[in-house]
Amino acid sequence: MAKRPPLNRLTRREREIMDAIFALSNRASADDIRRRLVDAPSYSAVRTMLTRLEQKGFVRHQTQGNRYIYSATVSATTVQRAGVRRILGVFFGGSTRDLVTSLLREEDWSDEELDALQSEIDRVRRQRSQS
Amino acid sequence: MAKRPPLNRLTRREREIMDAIFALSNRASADDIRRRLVDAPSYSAVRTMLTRLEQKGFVRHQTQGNRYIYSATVSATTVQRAGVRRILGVFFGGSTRDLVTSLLREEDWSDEELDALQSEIDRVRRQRSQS
DNA sequence: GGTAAAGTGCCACACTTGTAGCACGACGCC
DNA sequence: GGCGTCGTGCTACAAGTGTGGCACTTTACC
Repeated sequence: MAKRPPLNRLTRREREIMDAIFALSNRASADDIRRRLVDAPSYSAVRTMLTRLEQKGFVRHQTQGNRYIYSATVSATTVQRAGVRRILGVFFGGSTRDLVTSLLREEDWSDEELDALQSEIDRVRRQRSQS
Repeated sequence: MAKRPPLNRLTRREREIMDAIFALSNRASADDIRRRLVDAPSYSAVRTMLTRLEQKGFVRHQTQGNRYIYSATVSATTVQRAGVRRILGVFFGGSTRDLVTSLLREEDWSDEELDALQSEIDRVRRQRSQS
């Protein structure tokens, strides 16, 4: 497989476009993407970016009818993890626990959500004691 | 207050530098920062970036002895929130709960951490029932 | 007082980005 | 068949980025 530059090498716009693609379930036409961009540039501009992203290997396309449907070559999970990890490293000294705690404090949680979380914790506990 | 371009307008390097400053407790000399950068550029390059960041209003400096100590003008919390929010929006459809759940599943949690989390949940619950 | 080290200011420059414009092919339809 | 519309390919270009180099200050030390 061809060597691809690391994810964080992406430009602002490029990143925005990748984000859009992911948010669009990894299947998006140039126009879908354009519509999702804040301060959207011309259609033409978006296509250029997409071509560049494709050259760099971050995106591939397949034709559907007469148009291109783009999707990312990196899995959303990979990028997502990288993102979380960055925030974790920079702002929480790498401590997942601190991140979660901060999320608990700063966001509004409904009782149901708290319950769900609770049972998720239990689930993790159980699952571990088995292995 | 002068209008400042939004955070996501930062360049890769600029972002890396901001990250470094934050990770250095918001007090860093050019050389501190340089040392923290992966694939570190020349000292000179770092200074140029810092000057630009200062012009854009993202950092300020104060002299200490004969050198500049830089710090961010945006609070770490603000940037951190923006980051979390982005990941949240792109990958978790905005659901904090899904993010936390995924963190619970994918990371390794010690029993102590789980306990701590549990009591944090309880704390949130109590605090809410009071207000 | 000389000189080395550390730090800054300023400038130049190539490469990358962000954007637009124009020409061309395919499809639908009156 | 002629004509709009949608979508693509290609090209151009200004602005922004990332980087290095050189000259000048200040401080420390012999």
